[in-house]
Amino acid sequence: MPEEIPVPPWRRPKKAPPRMPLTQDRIVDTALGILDAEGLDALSMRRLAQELKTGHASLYAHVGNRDELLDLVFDLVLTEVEIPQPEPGRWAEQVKEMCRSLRRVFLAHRDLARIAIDRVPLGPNGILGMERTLNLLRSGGLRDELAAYGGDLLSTFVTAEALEQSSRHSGTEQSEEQAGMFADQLHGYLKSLPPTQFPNLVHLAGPITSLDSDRRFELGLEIIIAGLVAAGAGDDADDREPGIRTAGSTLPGS
Amino acid sequence: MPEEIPVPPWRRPKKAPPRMPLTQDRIVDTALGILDAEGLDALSMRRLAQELKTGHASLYAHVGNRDELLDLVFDLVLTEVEIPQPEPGRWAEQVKEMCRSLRRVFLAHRDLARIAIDRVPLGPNGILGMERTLNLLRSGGLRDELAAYGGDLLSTFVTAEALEQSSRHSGTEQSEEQAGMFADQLHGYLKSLPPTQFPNLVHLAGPITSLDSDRRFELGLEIIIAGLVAAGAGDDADDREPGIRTAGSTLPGS
DNA sequence: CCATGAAACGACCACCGTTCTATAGTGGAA
DNA sequence: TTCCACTATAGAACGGTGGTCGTTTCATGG
Repeated sequence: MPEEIPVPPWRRPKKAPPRMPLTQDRIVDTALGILDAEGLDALSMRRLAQELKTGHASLYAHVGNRDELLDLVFDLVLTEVEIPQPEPGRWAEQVKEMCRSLRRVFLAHRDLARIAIDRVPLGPNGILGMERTLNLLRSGGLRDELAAYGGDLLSTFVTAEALEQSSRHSGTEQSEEQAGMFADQLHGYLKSLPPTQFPNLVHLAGPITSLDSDRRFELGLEIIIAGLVAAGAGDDADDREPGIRTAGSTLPGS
Repeated sequence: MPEEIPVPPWRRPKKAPPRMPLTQDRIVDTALGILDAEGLDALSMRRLAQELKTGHASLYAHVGNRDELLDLVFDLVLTEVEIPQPEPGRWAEQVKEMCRSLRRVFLAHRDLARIAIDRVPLGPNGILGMERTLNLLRSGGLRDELAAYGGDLLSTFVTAEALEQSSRHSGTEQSEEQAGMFADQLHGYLKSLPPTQFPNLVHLAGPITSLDSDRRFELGLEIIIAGLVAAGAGDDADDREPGIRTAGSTLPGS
């Protein structure tokens, strides 16, 4: 937060009015600051007004309501995600890069995933992001339907994964340590289950709990993109390549 | 599973007129009834206590806090999802069936997806579901890591998709009509964007808005499963175990 | 028949988002 | 320069929320 404590009263009347007018931008910026520092639950209209040194009722002249404020915060933050310009032949890796960038943004702003999870990004930056995402996917040769849905699926995946990661070490405490503790506890619990009743959980206790967030993310990314490629290549109508269908997945249409 | 899907919460408390003691089961049942009838936001401790004809403070003798109550409600509802026993060669279709069943459960209980999205299902029914899901995935020959993460990915996908669908027609109003209205509005908006700046959005306005929830779901399912197959087939894998243990089929009692 | 201990309750606490209304402060017109 | 209209502001109030605490109720065991 910018500190403006040393007030120069001699310059007051002319240049900078000590009364910094309440602005939507200022409100949204400050809201993002509180979000980063204290989390979503702390981001109340009252707390926000206090930060802006005003009354909480004044905010409603600029933002409508809290939900709309969160819309604005979300859209503001979407500025930070980098979407590469398509390069032929590299689209899959570029999609991954975009998803990684989106994930970085999610992890950089506390509780942002909680805000995003039930929100359709229709703000200006969200729309722009969608446009560029679709551009990337279509450059990969995906059918229209697959490109349209693929963008949704990928962003949902990134959001959900970020939500999971951030909710794991949910408290205000250190992240890594707490996540490790939780994984260890869970591992012990799974191992302690009756093996006759839960053979798979006991057997997979290791893989289930040892996957750190980064590995989970890369794995999921790989799965979804491979699925997009396979679906785009093998699906009905205008198949451009002979089916990639692997054994056991003789999918009987719909 | 006992058929009590149309939960009549209003009659429940009257079952035993003289004095029905407050019980965790009764609380959770009633909570589920309120959830179905009025949604998550209406499910406050006070509203719940009122339904049970008691004071809200009394609930805390049985459930700890609201979040724990939601854990219990979630786990209770998990009873309803059907997970098939593995049949050789049909695993992919069976995984789909399981996901569809899970989705049906989500859509049958208002706002359940909102409860599930940031919750790890570690209750007894959740654990059981994980076990049987892993059983199914491993029967498909997936590597341990892929099976372990695939279960997570699939359940996250189902939850997120249900959340999206239920949040689209969010209000208390009719579902289909409102969803259609929204799609039409969005379609018009996308079509009205400047084509030079948003060529892909304009071009894909149709596919983006015409995908109904069922199609979205089936498409996503297909993508993820194809991705799992592709990732499992393409990666170097030596750990393919011949033995497939099925819990419950040969259980020697407990 | 009474004592006891757990269950239930009512009063509180510290908040929340939102609306209403009175006012303070400003830009522009006279 | 004066004054007016207008709007941004903020205080009070409303109807909620989850959670805690000290007290009361009451069925049951002695």
